[in-house]
Amino acid sequence: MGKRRYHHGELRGALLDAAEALVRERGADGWSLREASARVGVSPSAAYHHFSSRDALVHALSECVLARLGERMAAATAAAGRGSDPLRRLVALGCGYVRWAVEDPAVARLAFGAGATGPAPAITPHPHDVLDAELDRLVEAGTLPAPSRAGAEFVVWAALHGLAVLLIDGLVHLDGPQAVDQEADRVVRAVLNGLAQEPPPPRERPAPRSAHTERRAGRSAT
Amino acid sequence: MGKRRYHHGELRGALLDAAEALVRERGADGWSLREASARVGVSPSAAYHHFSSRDALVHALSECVLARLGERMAAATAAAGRGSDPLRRLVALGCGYVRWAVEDPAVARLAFGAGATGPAPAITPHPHDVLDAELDRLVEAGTLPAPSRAGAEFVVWAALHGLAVLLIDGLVHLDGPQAVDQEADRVVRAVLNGLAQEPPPPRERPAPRSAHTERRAGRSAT
DNA sequence: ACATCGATCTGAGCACTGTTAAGATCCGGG
DNA sequence: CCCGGATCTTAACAGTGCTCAGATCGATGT
Repeated sequence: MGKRRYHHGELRGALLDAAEALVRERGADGWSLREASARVGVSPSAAYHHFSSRDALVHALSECVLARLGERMAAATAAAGRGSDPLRRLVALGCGYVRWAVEDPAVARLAFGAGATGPAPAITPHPHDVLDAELDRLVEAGTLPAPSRAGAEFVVWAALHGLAVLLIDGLVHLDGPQAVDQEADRVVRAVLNGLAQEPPPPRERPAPRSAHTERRAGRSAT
Repeated sequence: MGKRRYHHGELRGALLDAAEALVRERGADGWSLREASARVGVSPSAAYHHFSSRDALVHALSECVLARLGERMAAATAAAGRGSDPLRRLVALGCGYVRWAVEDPAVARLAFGAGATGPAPAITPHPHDVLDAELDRLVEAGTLPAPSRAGAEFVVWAALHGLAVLLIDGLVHLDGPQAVDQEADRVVRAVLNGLAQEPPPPRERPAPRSAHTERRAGRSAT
């Protein structure tokens, strides 16, 4: 306990850590700003010099945590081998996504749920980008026909995200990480096979826009 | 205002209605039990004679609302025509699912998020069952090979749920209901095509279990 | 060396929340 | 007619997010 100084010095980060620990212990909503402050050893109102509201804390935490998800996805694809079958790489990415969520359900729930409000934050590497790059490899390798590439990210993302959310919300149950991997594998392969055999779109699709890519738009034509 | 009696008589239902209205107005979490009670014209503690906690209210509301989702899915498939192409029916079901969510995002978020804790409630018709029945039709019609039928519900469900959640959480944006329909259409067709061209599983898959079907298990072998 | 300034943190306090306990009120059955 | 039990009320408790006036401190300029 020795050196408790008046000025904490690292309060912002310490609050984020404490909040994350509390989320892990008691669920995405089972904690209070006061509790996090107390755990850091600081008065409740001190937090308001670093976050404008509890919600701001939650959003900041969400950013950190989503960045880790992006790293995890990138690491999973990298571990699958650089030159190997790009489909295998995508499967690895999918397993990484879903397992990340299942291993820390409360944190994942907070991270996913906080995306709703406010401007899309700058997260690096952004999960969306990692997925995007991997899909580009797939069309490059000829596994995914170019006409089906547009918006394919959203189809794959939806399937993965759905599986993750169903699992962390307890709507579907799977025993053990390898069962999770197996299900993620099946989902990714099914979606990708289906996209590959899609008839070419009759006319231009109305493109979905992700909150992330929207942030850096501006010069692209409407 | 006339007949304000001491005993409300219909308080449980009235509270559910008030809560749903509040959710619609102010978001899934932007309301309090006290507020719902006040809106009904009743003291805060009166609610505790009908719901053991605020959480119980939320779960009960979630049940009502999920039952409406089930009805909507059933209605959508029915509207697609009884004898028509079962794939078209499934697409209609998927559009129903996703559009139900986007049309009332806050209510949908509450309904989906409340599934986590407690025993799976008895909902009729349960969305899971409606989807299940439709997939059976697909294998019956030969569109989906029988070996791929096992667990296919979870793959389709994941894709639909993921799209719905991405939309209601604002992570993906689509303009207008027909863009939503089109995306749901694409997702359903992709997943189903992919499942249809799946190689037969080398050995038995570890079956996922939904919280709903689990409720009525018991006599099936472990 | 020293005053001072701005950033950082404290303490008290407000309006509000979920929840409980003890009492008022009313409906239906003896 | 009266009374039991269901239904609702009032009062209160601890805990919440948040604000604001002041205390404390590290760094800066002279």
